[in-house]
Amino acid sequence: MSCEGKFSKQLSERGFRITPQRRVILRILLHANAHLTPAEIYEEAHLSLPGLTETTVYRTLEFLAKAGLAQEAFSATSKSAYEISGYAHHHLICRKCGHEIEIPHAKLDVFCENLETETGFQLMQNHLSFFGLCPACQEN
Amino acid sequence: MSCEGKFSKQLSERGFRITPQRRVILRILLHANAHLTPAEIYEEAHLSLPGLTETTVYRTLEFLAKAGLAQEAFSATSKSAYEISGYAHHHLICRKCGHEIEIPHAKLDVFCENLETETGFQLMQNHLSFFGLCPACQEN
DNA sequence: ATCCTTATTGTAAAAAACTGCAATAAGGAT
DNA sequence: ATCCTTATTGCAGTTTTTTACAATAAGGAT
Repeated sequence: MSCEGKFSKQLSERGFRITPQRRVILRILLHANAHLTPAEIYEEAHLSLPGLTETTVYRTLEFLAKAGLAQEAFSATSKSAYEISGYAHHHLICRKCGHEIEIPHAKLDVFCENLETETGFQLMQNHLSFFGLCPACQEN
Repeated sequence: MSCEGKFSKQLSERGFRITPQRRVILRILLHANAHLTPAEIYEEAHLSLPGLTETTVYRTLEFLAKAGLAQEAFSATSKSAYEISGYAHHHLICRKCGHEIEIPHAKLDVFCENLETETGFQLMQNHLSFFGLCPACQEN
C-alpha cells in the first residue's frame, strides 16, 4: 500500500471521497518533517498533479485538519502552516529569532483534563503554540 | 486626560511616537468590550480620521501587540482580531458554534512557570485560545 | 519658532486566503 | 459496464494581509 494508504483508508471509512488531490497532499505532508505552508505544498503537489489549484490546496488542508489527519501550526511569522497529525505535541516559539522547541503534550495533560471536566467542552486541540523569548534573544 | 492617555504616555516614555492614528485606534480598542477585527477597527477609526488607511491599521495593531498594549485573539473563524491588553486571560472556543468562554490565567500559572524554568524562555503570552466542542454541539 | 532626524504613514502593488457557482468525477446502485 | 447522486474541484473574482518605497510629521535640538 502506498505511503498515504492508511490515511486514505481512514477517510473512505468515514464516508469521505479519495481524490488524487487529497492523495498527493497527504503524501507530501507525510514526507515532510516540518511544517509546510499552503504555498510550499502547492509548489510540490503541482508537479505531480499539474491541474491542481491553490484553492484546492487551501480547502484540502482545512478539510484534513477538520478530519484530524493534519493540524494547523502557527509559525513565528504568523503565516499559516500545516503538518501531519502525529502524536500530540506543542511548540514554544521565540518571537524574535523564530527558534522552536517542542513541548510534549504530557505537560498539559492535567490542565486539559481539568478544563474538560470543568467546562464540559471536549477539547479538539493537539497542537498549541506558545510564544516567548528564547534565552539567547533575552540578552540583546 | 483622554481615555487613551495612560496608554499613550506608556508609549512615549518608551521612545515611541504618539500619532493621531495610534491614538484613535487605541481609543477604539479601549472602548470595545470584545475582540475587533482590523476591518472593524478601520471602519470606525476612519470616521474620526478620514485619511487613515487599512495598511496603517494593520501596522498599528501589530505594533501595539508587540508593545504589549494590545493582544491578538484568535476567533472561531481564524480571522485575526485584537483586543486591549487587560488582565491575562484565555479563551476556550467552540469550533462549531463559535461560543467562547473565558479561562482565568491562574489555571495555567503552574504550567507556565514550569515551562519558563525548564526551557529558559521568557513567555510573552497572555492570551491563548483553546478550541473544542461545547456541550451543546457535542450532541449533534 | 524653526530646523533636523528618522519613525511613521500613505500609496500602489503584490501575495495570501477565501467564496460562489458551474463543471467534474468518486463511489454506490443497477 | 453504465448510470446517478452529490461531494469535490476548478474557475473567476473578491477580500484580507503584507511589502517596498517615497512623502509626511513627531519630537528633540537650536
